[in-house]
Amino acid sequence: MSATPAPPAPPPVPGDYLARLNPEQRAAVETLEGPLLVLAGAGTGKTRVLTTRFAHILLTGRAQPHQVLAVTFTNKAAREMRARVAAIIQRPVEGLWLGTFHALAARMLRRHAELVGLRSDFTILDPDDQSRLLKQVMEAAGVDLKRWPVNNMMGIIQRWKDRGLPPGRIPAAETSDYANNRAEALYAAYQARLAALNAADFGDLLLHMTEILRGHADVLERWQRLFRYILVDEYQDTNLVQYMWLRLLAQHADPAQRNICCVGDDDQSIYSWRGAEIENILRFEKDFPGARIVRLESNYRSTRPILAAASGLIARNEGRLGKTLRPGRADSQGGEKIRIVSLWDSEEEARMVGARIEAASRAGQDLGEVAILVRAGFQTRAFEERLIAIGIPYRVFGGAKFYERQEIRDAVAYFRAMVNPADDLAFERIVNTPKRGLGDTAIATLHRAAREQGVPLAIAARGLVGTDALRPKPRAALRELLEGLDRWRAGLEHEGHVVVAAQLLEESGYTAMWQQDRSPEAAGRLDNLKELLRALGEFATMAAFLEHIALVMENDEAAEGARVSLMTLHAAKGLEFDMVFLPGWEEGLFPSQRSLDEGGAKALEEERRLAYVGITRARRHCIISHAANRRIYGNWTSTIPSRFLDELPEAEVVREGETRTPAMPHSVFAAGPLGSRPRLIEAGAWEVTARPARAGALQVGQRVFHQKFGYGRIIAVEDDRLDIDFEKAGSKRVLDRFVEPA
DNA sequence: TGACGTCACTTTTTT
DNA sequence: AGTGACGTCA
Repeated sequence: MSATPAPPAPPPVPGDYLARLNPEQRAAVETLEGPLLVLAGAGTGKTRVLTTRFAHILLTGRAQPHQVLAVTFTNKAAREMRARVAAIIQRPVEGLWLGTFHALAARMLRRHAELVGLRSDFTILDPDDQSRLLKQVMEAAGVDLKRWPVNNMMGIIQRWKDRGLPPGRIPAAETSDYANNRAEALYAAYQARLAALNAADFGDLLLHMTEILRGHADVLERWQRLFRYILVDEYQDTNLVQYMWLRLLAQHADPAQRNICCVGDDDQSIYSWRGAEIENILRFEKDFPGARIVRLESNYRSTRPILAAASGLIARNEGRLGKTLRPGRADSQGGEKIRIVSLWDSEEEARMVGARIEAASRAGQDLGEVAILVRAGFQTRAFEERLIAIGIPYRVFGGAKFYERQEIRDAVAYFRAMVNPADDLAFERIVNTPKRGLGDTAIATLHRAAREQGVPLAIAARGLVGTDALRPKPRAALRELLEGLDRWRAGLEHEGHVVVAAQLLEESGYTAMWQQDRSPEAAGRLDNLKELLRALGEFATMAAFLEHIALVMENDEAAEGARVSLMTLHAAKGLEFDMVFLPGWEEGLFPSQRSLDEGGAKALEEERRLAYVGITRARRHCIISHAANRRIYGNWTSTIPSRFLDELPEAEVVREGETRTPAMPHSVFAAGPLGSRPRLIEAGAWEVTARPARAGALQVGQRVFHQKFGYGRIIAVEDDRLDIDFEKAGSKRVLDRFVEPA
């Protein structure tokens, strides 16, 4: 992975860390009193300023480590800041209030949980749990889930939470258009269920904490006094509730103590669809009277043409705070122009990108410094196939996360059910996993008993096994599970949590379930379970692990070897690469039609910021492309080049390939059935020979190669479909045209 | 309980 | 086109 490289360890001389800053960075670090907004353009040393400022506060003795609140959006950013602060002050830093908004809010909330009807050991639900719970609530309310899908309601609730709105304070105009005016009631019911389960969802962490700070002056004052300095990263991405939380904490009674420093870039605000409000950063001076603003405009990352092109593009946006990126690198004056390449279709585009990467690689380019950044996830596929075909190693970022995998979620549910007998969602997940003969009838009986007695499922189950409400077999199975949970819970008292966890997975039959499973994924799942136990060992207690797991859903993929990075533009924010490909610059795709439909002019500006983020990821080479034809939902559609292409300053770009726009006469296209792929008569610049026709039919037993799954042997042939046992990927059914004889 | 057919969906997703 | 969610059947 190609994150900003960590700087070399700083020399131990106090004060020397300041000497390594440019004047604007230094101003951002040394302006310690009062509110400060640091407008940090892409590649201007934002992280360095943030970490140096933190270290400076500590080294000058203005505050103890625990008196600084430092907030980030991602765990990665928090980790990095922690490491770099430690490196500057030359000792490990303990007791810091440094973390993500959610982690910090959770930590605070555990101290005041009772004020919002929770216990301090409340569970944090992940999105899957949230949506299962809301579904139950909506079903209980008799909502027609076909007309009013759970996920829509989930989105509505989340947006309310993002804006700091608890049930009861929803503006009337917003409640009428959903589920016959029941949206707010469903929200209230969902919150009640959460409270009953002693649980909070992600949004609650900040919502509850903000409510507490608003309603309890004594609590608020304690926190305000504790935090002498507040540091906020990526301020342009804060939503309303995060803003309220920060503002409450920063409104110290003594105006001279309102030391909040927010770092961000309004030009890189790309998360409005998640509730981020760019207005937060635009309004900073009004919100915090007497605020000072420091602009970081010296860019140390990219060449001059890249900066000029990005600047020219973003200048089209209105309502910017405004800043200009200046080349700050000694060698940045030269540099090649941005390339705009026009292609015939998405496959040719993939070939073009593949061919250039191949050539660059042969010329010595480190593939770990090459990235393909797309607007939408589905675009990665064409590139994957091409890179496989030509043998270029790559990684796709942002796939299924480790902690989202089924086996991991099951195991974690077991842990939760063990630790917290009131965790109905966890209990429900594992009660019949592996199958123990507890079918719908048994589960329904269980639910009924729990509801009648007003107790959690696990408690109700305890009572049920003493009666004949269940048939003998399910009753015995349930009893065994309950005894197991009790036994494992007791085990935690005197044995290591890793040992107990391993026991649990064995004795519950969960491991056995996958051992007996003959699907190709089973082996990988067993490996993942082992990995989970290893990860568990890194935490002192099971409770600490569970806290981590809810808030830190990250990819466990380690960066190994030099690979091309394939990811969305969103995922690329904060990263940088020598060579960046930006494919798919076509109207409808980028800017995304859906964005425009839903968000109008504001959405277009956000798409433009996304383009700006994309270009500014590149240090030296930036290759933008568009295809005249693209397959969308199965049919081929002709496209129009993105308006952003025309917005790039002409002096900074070089165009390659025929400019194929809809103005091109249709006579050069071969006619085909409607929706079939148009064929180009004149071969395009990057047209390469098609795969040679296969000689003879594929036969059972034959060894073949598949672009995605590698080598395997054919088990069965059925028309054009083949069942193949792949050496790496297990057995799969694939179309014959994707394989070739090995 | 699992296998199969039908249907709708398809942008981005830091926690 | 490809996928995943849901309902129905044996």
